[in-house]
Amino acid sequence: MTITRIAPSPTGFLHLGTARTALFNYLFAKKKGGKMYLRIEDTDKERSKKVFEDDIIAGLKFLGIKWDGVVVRQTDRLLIYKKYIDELGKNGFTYELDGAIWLKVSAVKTKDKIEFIDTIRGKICFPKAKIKDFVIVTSKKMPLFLLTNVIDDYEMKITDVIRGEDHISNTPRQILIQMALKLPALRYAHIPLILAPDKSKMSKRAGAVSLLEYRKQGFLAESMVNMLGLLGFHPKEEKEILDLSELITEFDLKRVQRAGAIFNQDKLLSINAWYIRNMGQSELAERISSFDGKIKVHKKYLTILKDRFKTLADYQAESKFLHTLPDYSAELLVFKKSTLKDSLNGLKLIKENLAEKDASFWADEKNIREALQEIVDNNDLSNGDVFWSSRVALSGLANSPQPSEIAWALGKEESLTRIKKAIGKL
RNA sequence: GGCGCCAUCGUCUAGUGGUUAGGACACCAGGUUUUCAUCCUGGCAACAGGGGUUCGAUUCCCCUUGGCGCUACCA
Repeated sequence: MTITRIAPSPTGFLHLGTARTALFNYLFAKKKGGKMYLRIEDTDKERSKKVFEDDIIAGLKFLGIKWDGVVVRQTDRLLIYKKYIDELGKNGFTYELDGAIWLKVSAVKTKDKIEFIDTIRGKICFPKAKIKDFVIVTSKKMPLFLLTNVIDDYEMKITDVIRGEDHISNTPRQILIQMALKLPALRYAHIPLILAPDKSKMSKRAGAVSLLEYRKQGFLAESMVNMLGLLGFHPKEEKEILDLSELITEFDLKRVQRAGAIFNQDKLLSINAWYIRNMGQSELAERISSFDGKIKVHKKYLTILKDRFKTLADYQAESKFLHTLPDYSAELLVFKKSTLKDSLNGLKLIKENLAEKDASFWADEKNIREALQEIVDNNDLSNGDVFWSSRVALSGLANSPQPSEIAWALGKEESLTRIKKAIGKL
């Protein structure tokens, strides 16, 4: 059975690179009907923090990436490592220096070159002579990544190691450890790094790099999964919108890119906007409320506004004019091709016409739109005289949804109040 | 410096020993006869450079250049 793992160190918030590595491990394992484990590599006690571990777990849950079994923590497994460290020492592969235990590279019998097959990149080989002895246990008796990672991958029966390309250079040293311990070789796949716009490693850059930061900004889990899934990977077809299950069926390590990829914020925004536009009304309302509990979502407002959202956070700002009519100048009420007289005339006719309508009329936006159109047709007025002026009267804005939509969302009473106010201004 | 990885529009990418080098985002123009958003149509825009191999290279090989990673008692 295929078994993969995601092995983050809790020394920082879950960032995009780690999230994508987790996603690829998950996609690969699920595609093969296998398992993926979550292993917290917390041997660096100085830098490891519980908040980071919590953030990583929350981030994976947000994305819908489900690991199998319990969360494994390396600091709970120190006894296991000790057994292997002793074995290494007994067989003459290590020596002590300054209180630390070093692996003696020359003691491991190998060819001149250490090589392995990378599923994405093909054969990679390193001259053994260039590999220096390295520390596997610190002077504080804490085993280090190079060692614990290898032991756990063996103990947990990992079959495929899918990790960032920054680990390519670590691989020969890990293979040396495997050989010294007589452990079987693993399959590796090193995926390209996610880069900041200046091509530097993204993690240390300013701005939003933490995955949960994106959630905080109003991005949907499906957008993040979609975006991350298509960064460094592309399905056979030219399809760009894919959910988690589609990604699983499409996923193929052989189709993973080799070059680093810059994370494109604009594309994320556009994907997020797509998911919002194509989401059911009540679903979206729920998402917005759970995004920010303080926001009270009006379904009608959502109906007329959702096409303009890029993130969940946009509801707040976009719906503002519906809650409170903004201040606006009388000039704004007059369309550039219209006149004050015609605009005023239009507004008066609208007021009279709509004031007589009953609740069933107001229940359907189409009725309002048709009523406005009739006013244009029957009174020698232009669209601008009626639609523009009423739109401004209802929204107080230079840009907004159509007047019929706003009126429908606002309801009879508020709409008429706003129209009257506009008439008063002219 | 040493070792390693990488190189198609601005960005994410598809693709092939012979293609008008395709798509998406962004951008620009037009349309949907009120604005904005949505939607539709069109446009701009790429095979890093130099050698080979070949009838023919963006594609295969080498070199150069450039970018990135590792070179920690971090992971």
